[in-house]
Amino acid sequence: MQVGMFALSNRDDIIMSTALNTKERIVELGRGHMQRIGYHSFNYKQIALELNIKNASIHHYYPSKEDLGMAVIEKDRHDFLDFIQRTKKAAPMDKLDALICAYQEYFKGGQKLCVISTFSASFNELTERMQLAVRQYSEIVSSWLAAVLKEGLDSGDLHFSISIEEMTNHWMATLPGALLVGRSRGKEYFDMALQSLKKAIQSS
Amino acid sequence: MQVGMFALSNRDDIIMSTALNTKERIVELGRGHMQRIGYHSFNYKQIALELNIKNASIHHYYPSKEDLGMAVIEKDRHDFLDFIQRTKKAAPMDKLDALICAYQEYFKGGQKLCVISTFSASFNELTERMQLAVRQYSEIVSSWLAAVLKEGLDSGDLHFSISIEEMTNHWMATLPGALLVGRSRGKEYFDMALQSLKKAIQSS
DNA sequence: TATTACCTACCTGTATGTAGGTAGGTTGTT
DNA sequence: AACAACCTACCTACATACAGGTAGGTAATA
Repeated sequence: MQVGMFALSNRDDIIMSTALNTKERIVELGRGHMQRIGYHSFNYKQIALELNIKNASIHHYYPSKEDLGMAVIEKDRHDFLDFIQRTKKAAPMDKLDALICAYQEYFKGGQKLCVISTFSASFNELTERMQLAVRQYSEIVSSWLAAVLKEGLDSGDLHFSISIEEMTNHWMATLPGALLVGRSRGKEYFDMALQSLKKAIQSS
Repeated sequence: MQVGMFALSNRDDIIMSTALNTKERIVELGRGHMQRIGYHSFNYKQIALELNIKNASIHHYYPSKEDLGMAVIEKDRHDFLDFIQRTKKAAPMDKLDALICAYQEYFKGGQKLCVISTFSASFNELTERMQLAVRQYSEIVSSWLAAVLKEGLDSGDLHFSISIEEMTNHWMATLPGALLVGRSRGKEYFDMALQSLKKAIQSS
């Protein structure tokens, strides 16, 4: 069962009751914590307590924090690729709705940031290897977004006058921006930012 | 001389050569570091080295890290209020240009985030006192933005069809979002996001 | 003389990470 | 079937480092 960004459920209690093994649980819990408090602030102790194992045991699965960070990025990228597959046959608008829905789940589940913006927030402190992984994951998301926008524009499902590249970039900036704003200004403003994204592809 | 977000210069070498006293320098340097690497990752040692004083001496001015964090928020808010005063008589579009210019300086000066998003990124780890300060500062910025947008709409300098509140929120989310995206995707995409903000108030 | 602006030296907590061990299961060999 | 060799999934205990913070002192200045 998937539990992260583009997965079927975000509830931690569901994670714990399924057949996930320890290694998988560590990534899942780690991802959640990182999204809530940031990569740097996150620490092994929290996970160790939740899984009822010792701090050192986490090193058995992920020798260094960087390894765990990389695993989180890879897992999330993998989940996103799954998301692409699952929504393959949906209409463009439904795909974008599903994306927005994922972001709403983040906010509900403890004012999380998405994984990309979580690591972007700590970008200047990441190793080159991690920065590269974030960059590559970022490109996957934007490529998909651009393709969906083009599909919708061509089919007449979506309407906007600026270029596809510009609209892609607009979404790429506003989605994480909305999560950030939601933290300080509240859900109301988070929702409004997402609504304006939908409006931008339905008129003008 | 002001050196932060809405100040006249962002260059650290200028900070050091002016008549700023140690206490002021600590906030300035602290703000820069926090914007580059985040509040939690930031530490006293970096500043102590740069100012050629000992770690403990920083506690003389700011007894706790929270005090320094608060001072950074207050300083930035103060600089923003100054910015409002300085641009009071400018045309709406020029005010917004000046705001965008400030964000471009952030990006140039080490891929900084703005202070509000810096602390929003660590929001769930801040004390209530700090969260409140961020929230209040955030409201000042959005109120100003809304007023400028209204002014421009009424005078005919700006053109957009969505509500002022929506446009304000759009800017509030996209400005920090652009900085975040710029880190992983590069300056090109950062600039594009800012350009699209300007387009949004000139047409439609 | 009081205050400011530092300093040295140290304490405490905590985070990542390592060394080495063990219980129990699996696999391969005779 | 018996046994050796090895693996998995943890454990205890410790090493290291570095962070924030404190106590108490000193030298210069107002």
